[in-house]
Amino acid sequence: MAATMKDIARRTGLGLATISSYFNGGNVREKNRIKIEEAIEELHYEVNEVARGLKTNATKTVGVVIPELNNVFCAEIISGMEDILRSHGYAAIVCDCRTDKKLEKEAVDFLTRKRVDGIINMPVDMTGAHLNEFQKTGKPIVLIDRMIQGISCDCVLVDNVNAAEKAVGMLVEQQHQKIGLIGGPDEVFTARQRMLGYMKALKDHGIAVDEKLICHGDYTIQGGVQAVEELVKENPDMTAVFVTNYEMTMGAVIGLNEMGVSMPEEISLVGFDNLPFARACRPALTIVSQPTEKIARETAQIMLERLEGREELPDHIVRKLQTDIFMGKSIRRQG
Amino acid sequence: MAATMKDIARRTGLGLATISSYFNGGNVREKNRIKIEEAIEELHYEVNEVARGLKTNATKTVGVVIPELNNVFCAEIISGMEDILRSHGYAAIVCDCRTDKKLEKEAVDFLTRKRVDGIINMPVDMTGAHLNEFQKTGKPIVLIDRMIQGISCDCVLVDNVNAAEKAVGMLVEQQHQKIGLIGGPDEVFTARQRMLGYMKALKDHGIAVDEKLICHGDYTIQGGVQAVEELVKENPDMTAVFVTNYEMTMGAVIGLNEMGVSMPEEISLVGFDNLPFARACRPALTIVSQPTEKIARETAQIMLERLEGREELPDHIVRKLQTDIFMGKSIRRQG
DNA sequence: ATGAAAGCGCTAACAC
DNA sequence: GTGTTAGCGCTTTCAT
Repeated sequence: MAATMKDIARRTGLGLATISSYFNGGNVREKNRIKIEEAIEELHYEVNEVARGLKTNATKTVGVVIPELNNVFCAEIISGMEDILRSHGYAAIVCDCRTDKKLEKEAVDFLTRKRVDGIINMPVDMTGAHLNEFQKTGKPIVLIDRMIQGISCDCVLVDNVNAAEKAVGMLVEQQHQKIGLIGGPDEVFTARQRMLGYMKALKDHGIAVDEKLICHGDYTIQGGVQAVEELVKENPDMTAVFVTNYEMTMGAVIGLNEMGVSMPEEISLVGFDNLPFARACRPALTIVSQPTEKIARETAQIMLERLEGREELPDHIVRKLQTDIFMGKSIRRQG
Repeated sequence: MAATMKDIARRTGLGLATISSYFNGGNVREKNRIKIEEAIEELHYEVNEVARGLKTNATKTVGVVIPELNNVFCAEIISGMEDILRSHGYAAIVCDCRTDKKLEKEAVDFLTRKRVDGIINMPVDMTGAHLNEFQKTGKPIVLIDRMIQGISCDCVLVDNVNAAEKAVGMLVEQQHQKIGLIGGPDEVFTARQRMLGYMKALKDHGIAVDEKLICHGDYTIQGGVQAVEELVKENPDMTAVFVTNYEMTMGAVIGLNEMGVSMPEEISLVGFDNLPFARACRPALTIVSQPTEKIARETAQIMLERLEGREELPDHIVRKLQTDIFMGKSIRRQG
């Protein structure tokens, strides 16, 4: 068995309180400090965070619930957050819910039992029932990327309407008129926002929205492959496509490749996320680039402030970040 | 505050032991079972795993220490493992140590304090000092992908020598002689194995190993870009390259793209990992494909067996998995 | 089948 | 500054 504070007390002849005080930054006489440190060394003592957590009612652990770890956007954000959280002494329990509403609820309940101090969640859809019970504990929730109806809590978003608007705007400027959209699932917040931006850009330039040019993918690679094949087949006059997440962008590129449709000669393309991938494509892809690092940082910081911070925080913080465009060579000037 | 078992005891008029027994699959009189379940419902009771963990000396939590979450190979494996572990009631605390030996040690100590029941680790290098203290607890360690000197524990590996041999063999069969290698850091186990396979393939075909054709990258995208630029510049007679991980493969493709070197006309390429990326490239890449899903499954299963299983397990289990080759069009027949 | 009580390792009053 | 002690929420003997 591992050594306990009792062992240290016995070995040093000191009381438990002194040892505890040593670990919690209290004042301990120089002499005793040395004795304690010797004992720690010899016994290989490590604080038992479980016991501490039971007593203090704080586990120094936050739960992270995401739709798909195996998704570069998510992975980058988690990687960034975990770094910051751990450097503040917090562990991150990651739960990948496979874009499954039921698994998402189970994950939150699981984390509730584990008594995490807070939950960071990129929700599967726009409903928030899975968080209701946890919210009753009064512990903080920070949402990433997607707002939720009926849950009021902190939230770090990306300005997706604007992102899509800029992307489609660029295509229009190059004289494209028949622009396909490979959108995401209708129940996903970001998907709706990006679609909104697409429509707005068209309308602002006096181009009619054509339902036949809109395809709802499922944010997966295979979904992107299918979507682009469908769009190309159904719309011989289509000259450009806007793809609204990374996995589908990759899928669209695969689809064009395998159909032998040349880019940008036959189809121009604007994709989403993952700069290295865009650079690796031939020709390099023009893409919307999301500030994953910043999202990670903001999210972790808000969580830490709720956990450790002064109370003078607003009821719920909403942060909205802007995207960038990386200019590749996947857009051809039309006409 | 959340409800406790005491609250349920009070509400049902039963003793603590009965409630506990209910939760642990003991026999409880039908009548009482119903009363308990009603109370749970009304009080929104959820077991406090922290308290349980303190008592049972088992947190139902495993630590996962990896060099880089932001690396598709790692992300896929974690995603698969986490799924299995959670379905068995285990949480996964993920620690990304940024390929930093010091951070890796800190992560393990951190997890020790958190009293995780076991650690899964993809080690940064071939030394294992960071695990020594944890191993003294007698709790299980499962290593992924990389063996370690001086630590004897379970281990799930990929046959990297064979993988590299097959890859280079294919190039030789297409009459390539001047084959560059973009290898990994010398202190990384897999990197050495893949280099070994490269050399073995050359030797077996009577081709001399040329130091100038070997480049040690750092397993990052940018490293791949630099490596390929260097190789191409230094070796005008080089006709093919073998790249030994996904990030560098992407980097090599970017490098060739940006230098305007055509593939496979000027340079043939065999890459590593990530089938979708290989398909998205133009032309599609021929790559070595690792069985990430299987690695995840094997690792999680070994860990679970150590945690829950019968004692009749061998001292340390070593599993070695084979790779596949995905045939793209990035190899040109030479001569 | 159920209840009473001890104790897991720690923190935080409180007393000195 | 340091020691004593109660108790966080649970499991687990040991009686009954």
